[in-house]
Amino acid sequence: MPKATRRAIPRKKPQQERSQAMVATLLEAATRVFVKEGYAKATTNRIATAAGVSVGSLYQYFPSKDAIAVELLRRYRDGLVELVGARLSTATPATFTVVVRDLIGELLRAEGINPALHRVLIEQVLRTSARKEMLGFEERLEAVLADGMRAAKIELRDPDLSAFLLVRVVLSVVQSAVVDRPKYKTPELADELTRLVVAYVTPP
Amino acid sequence: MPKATRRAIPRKKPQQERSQAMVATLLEAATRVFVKEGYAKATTNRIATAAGVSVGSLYQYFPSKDAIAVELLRRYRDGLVELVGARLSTATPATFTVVVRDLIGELLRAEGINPALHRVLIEQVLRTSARKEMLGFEERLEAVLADGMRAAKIELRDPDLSAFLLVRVVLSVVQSAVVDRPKYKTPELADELTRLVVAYVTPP
Amino acid sequence: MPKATRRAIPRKKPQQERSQAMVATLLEAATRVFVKEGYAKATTNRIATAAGVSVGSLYQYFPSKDAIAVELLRRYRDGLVELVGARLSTATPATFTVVVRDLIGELLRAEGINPALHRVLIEQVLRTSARKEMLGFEERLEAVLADGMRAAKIELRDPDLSAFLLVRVVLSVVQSAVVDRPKYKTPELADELTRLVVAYVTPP
Amino acid sequence: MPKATRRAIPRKKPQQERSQAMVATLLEAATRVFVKEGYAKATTNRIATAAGVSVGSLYQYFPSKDAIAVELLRRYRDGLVELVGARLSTATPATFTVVVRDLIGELLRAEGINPALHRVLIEQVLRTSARKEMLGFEERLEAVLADGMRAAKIELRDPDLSAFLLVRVVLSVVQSAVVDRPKYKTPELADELTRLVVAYVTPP
DNA sequence: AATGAATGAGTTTTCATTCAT
DNA sequence: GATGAATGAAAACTCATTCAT
Repeated sequence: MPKATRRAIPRKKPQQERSQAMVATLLEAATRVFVKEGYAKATTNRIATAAGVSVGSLYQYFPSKDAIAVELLRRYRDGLVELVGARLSTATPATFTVVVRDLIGELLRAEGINPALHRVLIEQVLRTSARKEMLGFEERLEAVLADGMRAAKIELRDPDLSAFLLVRVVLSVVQSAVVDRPKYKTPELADELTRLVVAYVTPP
Repeated sequence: MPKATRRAIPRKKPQQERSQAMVATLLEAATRVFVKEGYAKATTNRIATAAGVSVGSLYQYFPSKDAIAVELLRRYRDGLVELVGARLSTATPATFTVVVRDLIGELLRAEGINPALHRVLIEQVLRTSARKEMLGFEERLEAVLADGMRAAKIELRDPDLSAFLLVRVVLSVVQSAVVDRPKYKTPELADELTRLVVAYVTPP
Repeated sequence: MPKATRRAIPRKKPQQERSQAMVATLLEAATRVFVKEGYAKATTNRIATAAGVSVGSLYQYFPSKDAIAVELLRRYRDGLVELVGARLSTATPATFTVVVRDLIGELLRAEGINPALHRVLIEQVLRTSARKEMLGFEERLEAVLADGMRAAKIELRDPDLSAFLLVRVVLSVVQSAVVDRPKYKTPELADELTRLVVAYVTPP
Repeated sequence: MPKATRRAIPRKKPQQERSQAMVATLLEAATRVFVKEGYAKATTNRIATAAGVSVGSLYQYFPSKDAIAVELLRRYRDGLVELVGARLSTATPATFTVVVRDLIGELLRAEGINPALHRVLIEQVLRTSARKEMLGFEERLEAVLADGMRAAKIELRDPDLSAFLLVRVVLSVVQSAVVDRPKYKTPELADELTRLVVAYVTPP
């Protein structure tokens, strides 16, 4: 693991069909290897092999192992913000509970996002060049959430603090549920988590 | 990551004063380095240097890099279970809220308990050695929590599921607060988190 | 051959006996490998092996292959300037010719310097971070030479230009003689080169 | 330096117009890159890019990186022998000095003749392929020079040794002047170098 | 028991060369 | 012919671990 700092941003914007496919293949393989081996034990050669390509090709698209992590995280982050934004934007006072429940259900089913991957990577990337870029992520999520709650006429004494809390609460539970404990059935867990959220935001 | 790791359990139980001090020094240094660099980028030399000793000395007390992580995790786990158990065991229906608030406050101020560090380590260590040892940890915490709630006459439809939820909820918020966002003042955050917990466990 | 620029200056000032020996061993091995294989074909592993040590040790003392070349060149340069300075400082009008002859003889016998090595390295290092440091070398040689000629009461219309010329002339002939053509007997070549120099600096 | 080199002689004699142009373009680009980066750091991709073509095209005309160096060296060698031979063949005892001065001037201004480049390449190429081909080069130059001096009725005690000396002397000064020190004006340098040569070959 | 130089297997990374398009 | 993505052998470099002092 060389010491010298290297680029952690993608080497080039893939624009051709083939490139897109290559990047996708590599990211999928990297996801598998990162989740299976952990970041430290995942080697570029292993990732390339898992993707069925040569290391050289990997380096054609990513300048370093960290760059792969950064890209993966970027996609995760964007997917999550988009999903949460889309669902909450439809919330009204009347539908808030059901919207939250559906959103949580979707998150637990890991549709479009991969909490396991996220958990492996976040610590690495947080110490990386891409730190700053990533930093805005939770804020964006909180903003999206605060918007949704406002639209649903949820009244809170400190909406920002509550958004901060809720983002963590939901993500961590989703993460734990998906990664560590497949023992809890999704619907029950979604119900219970929804209950927790609703109890918090709707004073008795 | 050169050379495969061998033993991941401490080479010996240090009993002498000096040994104890050495181990403590090394663990503190390791904590700093792991948090600052991430597990993958933390080298044994860097840890030794941070502790002000030679690598050789490090290996006198820990048979491998992973063993350091394991020991750190072990202490974290034991400390946390003990703290939570001690506090909750005093809870009565009348004091539950205040006990929870105090516990959360303590966690937020805790020194030996560094969720950020342990999040990093768990990813690495859970995949290798010590997996088994660590595995029961969350269950123990949940059990301790469930006991506490039962003592406080908290009624829940699925106490286990609720314990699972609450453990995650509290730890993740504590972690985020400590690591990412020192912007929220501890007391306010503790209050709000307590409110969330209480709202969930005490139906209106 | 990695692209990223790395340090080309020695990683640390060797001060211990052992370190000194290690550095010396490595530089000698590097000299052999560079001369035998050429710069491009000389690998750090080959150099380490030739030195009878591990690659790791090589990198303990030199941060990169280029750094070895730079150090080698630095030593060559210093040795040469010192030798030329020492010899010429003794020159008087009466002894100039014999001093020059002796100096040339010494250079041809490669005592303390290694023109073959120099030839391999100069082109590489000239394109390196150490460029600037190395740049003063010829100037220093020229200055030393100009001093010597002045002491010997040599009269020239443009002493700087002549020093420039003479430095190149002598070094290139020495280099070619040592490296390419061991066919010319040293004494005859020294005589002839001396004749060339003397004919140039002492107008008829 | 990945992958061993194979052929080092041109894949084919380019006879079409287009091919000729392509070869010329590539050699010019290679010259620039070799001079700027050094042989070891010059990659085939960089050369191709500098030539404004793809790597594939490069390999259409040269079977290997070394083959480019060889071809460059071949052209250098042939051009130099031809130039020196042509100029010196016209020398008579009366015109020798002026012919030498003109030749030196031409070398200093020469474009296709780039001693700096060839110094880089010779180190690499002389150790690998083409060694044999290149070996006769200096001898040919020396022979051409000896012929010229004979025609000019220059009397020397060891004409071969003198030719050896003079070839090195002139080429090294030309090289240094072109590469390292653009500070010396061409005419003055040519004059002074001529003076050196003439002083040597024409005893007082 | 402490030290830190030495080791070398294991990584990351490069780049000459090929070949499908 | 031209292209440039893909290849993978080989290079550079790192770092967990050992062991002589």
